[in-house]
Amino acid sequence: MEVDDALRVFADAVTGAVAARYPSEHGSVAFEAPRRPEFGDFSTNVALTLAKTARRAPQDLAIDLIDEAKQRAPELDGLFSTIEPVAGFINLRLAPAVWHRAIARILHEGERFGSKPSNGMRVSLEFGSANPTGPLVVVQGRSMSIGATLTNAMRFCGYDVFVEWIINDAGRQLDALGRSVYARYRQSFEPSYPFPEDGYPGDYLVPIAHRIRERDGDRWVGAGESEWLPYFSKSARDEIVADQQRTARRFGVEYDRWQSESELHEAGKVREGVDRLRELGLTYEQDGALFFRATRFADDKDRVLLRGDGRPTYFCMDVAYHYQKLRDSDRVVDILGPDHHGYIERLKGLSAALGFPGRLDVAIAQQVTLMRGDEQVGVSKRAGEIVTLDEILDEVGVDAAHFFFILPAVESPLQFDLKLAVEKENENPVYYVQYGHARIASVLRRALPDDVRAAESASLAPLVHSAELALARRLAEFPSVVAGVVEHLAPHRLARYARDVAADFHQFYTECKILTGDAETRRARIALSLASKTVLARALSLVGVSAPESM
RNA sequence: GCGGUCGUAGCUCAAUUGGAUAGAGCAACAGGCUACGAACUUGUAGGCUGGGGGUUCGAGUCCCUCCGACCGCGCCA
Repeated sequence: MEVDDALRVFADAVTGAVAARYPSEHGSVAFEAPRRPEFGDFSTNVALTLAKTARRAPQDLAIDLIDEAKQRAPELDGLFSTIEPVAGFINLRLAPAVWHRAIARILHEGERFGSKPSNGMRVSLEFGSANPTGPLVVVQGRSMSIGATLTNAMRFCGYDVFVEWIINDAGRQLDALGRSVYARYRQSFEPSYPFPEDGYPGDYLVPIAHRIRERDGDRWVGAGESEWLPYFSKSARDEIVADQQRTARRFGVEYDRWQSESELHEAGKVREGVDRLRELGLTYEQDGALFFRATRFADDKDRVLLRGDGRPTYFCMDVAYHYQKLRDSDRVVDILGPDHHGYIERLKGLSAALGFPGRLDVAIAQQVTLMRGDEQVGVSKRAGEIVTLDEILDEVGVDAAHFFFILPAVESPLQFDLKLAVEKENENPVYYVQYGHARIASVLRRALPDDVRAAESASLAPLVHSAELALARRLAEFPSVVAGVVEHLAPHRLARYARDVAADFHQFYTECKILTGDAETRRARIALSLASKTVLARALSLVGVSAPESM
């Protein structure tokens, strides 16, 4: 009997008991895993929620419900080692055999454990997106870790996920970029050539300018701005985007599409969005501009779509882009940077306006403060002190970066200590988890091959130690953890879960000798170790961290 | 000024979406290897969950109100 089945037997019995005694109530039985182990594996608060309308003390009600449920389903005694009423809660502890069954299932399903077949739901996910005016920085790193983990978790759960990066290459910032590169180009001939005030001062533009000089020599020196600007803008944009793509790939994050904003304009997509809002009667003209009635959807002011001269605004582009995504998907998720708080309601309002209320979720990847020990680094963008994501990856590696980015909840600000992330000796959480995996691998290498083979189908009855059962329970929890990650857009739970699995294994390892003399016990413990390795490796892979065989 | 996110142990963060005595890691202190990896583990100490009020069987979580941090508030992108 599986864990879920055992719980369902209990839930059905209680539901039946409630229906018999209080016909007007429907008594939904929800389970949760109590924080304190002495409260059992699962508990339910039916008696508490029912107490008021039933006019009974919760504790008395709980006692009655248990009695009645046991009469209705006598098999409960075999499935649960304890069912007890405590302070109105009903606390349940599953019989070891049920946990053994869960381990057997993990061994049988292997890497598929916890995954679900395709559910036909399409999800559009956008994250990481940056202006094509410079190298990726730490915030995009966090956004990419979050997005990639959500993508992995959703695909694991059977969703058809389409991942997009939007390149903000329309508008005047690209002109500023072109002028900046041109200035660098001219400075290679005459160092005193002035740099534009609104330019991008970073050194990273210098090599781009030099490559143009190598290609074209001085042919742009005497040219007018209208001649060189498009060329310099596009050259820089292309090189920077290629660079961003290289960084993303290095970070292990794959995109299905890099969507250029200017291409959306050229393809006429922007018009489609505006036309749709017009059809819906949600626009009006004023001062020659076209407005969207955003105030009808909880925004604090109406928003301009088309300027007086007919040029679309940035928001207009978002209308078009989201209209397309909302039509094509069952769920749309945007992960935006910390400077977009004010955008959440506007986009959700837009989603509702277009006829898809509730289909769009917007998550804000909160701010990252880079630290090196007690010292804050990379604070001043103006002084050219930016720390790029590539530099971070150079310093701490891909695994540590992913793990640190993913560890706090999405909406929680993060202090990222670069020094801590490379510590190999003590307090680094990345190594703690990876060490757990390496340790399992090491034990399995030392085990006799015959034992490992036999473990796959061995009897698990010898697993009765509390550390063994706690580990088994943790492993069995994996599918619901992944499901929760997807439902609540909470990728950090996966990283924390991996840490918990490692901790439970370490404790099991400390308290139970795996390669022990008794063959039955030895094989059962090897089986538990194999299951642990499978689940830990899978959890790590979903957050983009490697699971080393040795360290 | 308006709006958003946040405020939890000395530090970094959790808390299964309203559940039980608010939990981990690090730092501090005291233990554990003649056993499969001590990059591990056991224990102690550490809290008025920013302050105050409210809702109810029950609040870190929901409502109101102050305080504080960050971020938005353009016919920029």
